[in-house]
Amino acid sequence: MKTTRNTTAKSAILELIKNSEVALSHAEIQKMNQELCDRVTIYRILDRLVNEDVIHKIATPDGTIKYAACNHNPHEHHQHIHNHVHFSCEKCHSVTCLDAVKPSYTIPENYLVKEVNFTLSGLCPACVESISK
Amino acid sequence: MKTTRNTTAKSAILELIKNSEVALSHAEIQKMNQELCDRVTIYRILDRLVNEDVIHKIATPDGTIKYAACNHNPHEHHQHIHNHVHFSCEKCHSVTCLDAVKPSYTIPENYLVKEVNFTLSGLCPACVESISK
DNA sequence: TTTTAAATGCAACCTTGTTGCGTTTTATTT
DNA sequence: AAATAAAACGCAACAAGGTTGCATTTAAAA
Repeated sequence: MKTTRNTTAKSAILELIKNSEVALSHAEIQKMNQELCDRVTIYRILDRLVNEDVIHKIATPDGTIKYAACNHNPHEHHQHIHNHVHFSCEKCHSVTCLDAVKPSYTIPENYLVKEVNFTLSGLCPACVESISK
Repeated sequence: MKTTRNTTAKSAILELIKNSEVALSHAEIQKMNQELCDRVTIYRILDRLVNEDVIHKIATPDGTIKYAACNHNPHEHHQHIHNHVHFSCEKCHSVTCLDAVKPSYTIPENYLVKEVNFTLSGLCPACVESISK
């Protein structure tokens, strides 16, 4: 089995993502990181963190890829379907994990469902505030 | 108000999308279209069709943008929330609208929800078939 | 038929993501 | 502590996806 190593850049990027309220894109991480490592290295680190299941990948409604720390419930450790609910703000483009919202749905026949991606979009609380003034 | 015109290229592209079982990406439309019009024109036509609310845009879990014809229910003509449920196959990369699946969820507080994007992914019926053999 | 603004083609450009390769670094083994 | 092997890195080059400006063409209203 391929081993994976902890490097300065990897730890720094993971901290950034963990400490962020919202999901971050490659471009955002790059800006927050300027001198730490190369653009290409960020791509490779993000891929590794996703494979290690430490962070997860989210596609926003406009196709931008963002990353957020996984919030695994220790009691459902071996659950097979990732059930991510996100909110994507169309004004400030922030993406937040909504752990409180639990969708229910009927599984379509003949399909094999492996992942569920549920994204609500509109205005986040901060943007609702700023508009109503 | 800005008027919009019906051109040969626009009609052809709309027909392609309407006649397709699955949602189509810009690249796919371009291939099916070869000589009809320029790459850039396809982008502009897709934007117009989306603005006119004739087709809708879907981001697959890997961030690819696809387009499908809108299937408006005439009885809920003025509904404000678009409720799109899609299935994205991780093997053949097809994206299908699942009109039969109706998710339910609780609206998160303080957020203004304008759109709902619910994408299931895994294997589509055809790919489930081909694998089990 | 004339007119005018929308739509198009083309060239140039930017952003985002990928690949190959030689060098550096981590962490295991001696 | 030194040697070692593979993982991680930087850099350059490339490819795909998407945008912009501008001169030309075309749809449709006057």
